[in-house]
Amino acid sequence: MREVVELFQALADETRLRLVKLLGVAENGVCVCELVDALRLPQYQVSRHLAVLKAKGLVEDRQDGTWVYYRRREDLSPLAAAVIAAIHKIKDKISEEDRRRLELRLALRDGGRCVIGYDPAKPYREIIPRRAVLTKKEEVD
Amino acid sequence: MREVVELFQALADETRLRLVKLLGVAENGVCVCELVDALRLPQYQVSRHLAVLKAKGLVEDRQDGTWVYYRRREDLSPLAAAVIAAIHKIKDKISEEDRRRLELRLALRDGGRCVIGYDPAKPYREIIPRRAVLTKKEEVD
DNA sequence: AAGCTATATGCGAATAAGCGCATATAGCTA
DNA sequence: TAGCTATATGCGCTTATTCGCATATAGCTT
Repeated sequence: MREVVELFQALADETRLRLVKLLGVAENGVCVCELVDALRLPQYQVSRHLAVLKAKGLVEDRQDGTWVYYRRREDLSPLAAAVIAAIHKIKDKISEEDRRRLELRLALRDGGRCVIGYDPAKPYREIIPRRAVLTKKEEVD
Repeated sequence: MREVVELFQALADETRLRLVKLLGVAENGVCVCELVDALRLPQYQVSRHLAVLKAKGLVEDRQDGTWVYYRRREDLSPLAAAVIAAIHKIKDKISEEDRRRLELRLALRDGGRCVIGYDPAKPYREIIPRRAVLTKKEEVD
């Protein structure tokens, strides 16, 4: 019963709902900085909410160097699986835009891996498809 | 999106989950005092949590004199309907006992209507099947 | 080793949620 | 009308949640 309460507590927050919906997009996991850009929220908020989802057993993380990829757990309880499936069915404007931004961001990956971070100065980064990576590299030169 | 958050907020509480599960038992509605005895919680708590469920659009109430019957709303959103259906599938000890007590209590109805209240002195009433009504009436004589 | 960057987290402030007690409200009954 | 009873609610207290800021941690790069 406590686990059920915790499931709904985990989902009773708009940011976490947006995260859950985004994590349904890429099966192999999404990097934290990619989520930051998709949600346009400060990094610490994204990290914190991901930690809550992880603590409640909804997501798991995988580390690759300094980058951390989060993805939905496969071994969810039947209840959690059913609820999350139902969540994915609902359409709303915010999620659509999150998803659009995430896809732009995922297109910037190199070899399937995240290669750019986030912009600590701004709350979010404007994603310029196909150029950001080049820009980033040119800056280094 | 806000409605989705509110749905999960409404369900992120053990007492309200127990209420939701109990309201799946009797389609025609359950009286507040019956719920008090089934949950063994003080009346004001049951009223308060029912008010939350009502405010979030999960239940509706119908008044019959001083008695108020709550039941699940039929016009739930697809998400809410799916989530509640999933909730009803899970089995746990507390809900089993709640349900058992509720059924004992419902058996004390007269003509399908609730005829006894709750015991304000104790947190809950011990339900003695088939006797409580008689006892109550004898007290009146 | 030093510096840079991606992520996580400690902490205080602000906000919200739940509880207990008492009491209000409203409909019944005598 | 007066009193009784079923339900709802105002209020203060306690506890939990969220946020923002700053900083810590850890892995990479040079």
